[in-house]
Amino acid sequence: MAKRPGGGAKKKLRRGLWSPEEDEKLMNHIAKYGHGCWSSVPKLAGLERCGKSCRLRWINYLRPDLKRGAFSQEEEDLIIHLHSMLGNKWSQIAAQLPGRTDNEVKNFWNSYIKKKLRQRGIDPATHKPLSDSPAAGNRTRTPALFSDAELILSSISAAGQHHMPPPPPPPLLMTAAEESYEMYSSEGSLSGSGSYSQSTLTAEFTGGIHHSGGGVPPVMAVIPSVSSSSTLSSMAASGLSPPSNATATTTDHDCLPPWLELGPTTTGDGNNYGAAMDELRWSDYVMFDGNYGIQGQCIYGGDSKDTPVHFDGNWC
DNA sequence: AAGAGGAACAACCGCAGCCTG
DNA sequence: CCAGGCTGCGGTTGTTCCTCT
Repeated sequence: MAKRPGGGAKKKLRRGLWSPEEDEKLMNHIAKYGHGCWSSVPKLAGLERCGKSCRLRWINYLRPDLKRGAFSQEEEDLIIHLHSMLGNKWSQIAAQLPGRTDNEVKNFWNSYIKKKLRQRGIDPATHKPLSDSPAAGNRTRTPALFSDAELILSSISAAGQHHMPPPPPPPLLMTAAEESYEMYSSEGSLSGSGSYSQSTLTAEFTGGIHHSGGGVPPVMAVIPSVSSSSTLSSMAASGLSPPSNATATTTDHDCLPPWLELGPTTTGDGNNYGAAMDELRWSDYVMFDGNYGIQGQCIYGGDSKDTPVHFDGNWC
């Protein structure tokens, strides 16, 4: 494929650190219009950056749902566990860590965990004792030790024994593609069998959820993967959750599915979410409780974290 | 107080894959 | 089927901050 050095821009594009003004421009633009096609974002937002740079800045830094701050011990353990299965699939690892980006996880691995594992005499590339890794010096890329299907099935079987305190609950991959969906059980154990189809990129899970917490049913959620910025687009494409009132017409934001049109959106009980549902990370904001109730959170305000929002069947 | 070195974080680069005309 | 555009991902580099001497 032909490369476009420097994006092939006629105009000199800015590089390096983002200024607060640039951040504000990008935030305002995305809040108003969504990102649509990243290549058009800098032009529309009045930024002298390439679309790629804008996308990265948004995903890694400006996204309102990012969890900033140090990694917890649970997150660290989960990263190590996932890395042992997935290798350097940072985006897939980050997808299991709500609020974390692949870049963040990657940096954390390279700057901290790698070192820590070496100190413990463990080869971070193979997760085996250093003495057992004769070719460790030659290894340049960490291989995935399990196939996607194996990972999914092993995750399903292992989830019930994982000692992650809720939240975050142990993730279970329900489909294996760049758009994965997860089933969470906040308490108790989960058992059953999974099937996986590489061709259709879906996995089926059959079995029971057994919770030991008394009469209260386990909180469950089927949620899209975290890291992908096209999660909702793919949901629309796969027909998972289109709004009942969505129109099929194309919009000016031609890369957005029609039902991601930003603007006043009202739920059944009158809550107006307004714009910017685009990058909603469902794992942070949506919890189904079996009664179609949702605990919602204002994604931009951040001041209504515990405000319950009831889902009445109309997709918002 | 100043400089060196290391750690942590942010951003860029280049490749691969998907999509569309 | 093919070429080109776009996006996503992983590796790498650059910058800033912190600690130590």
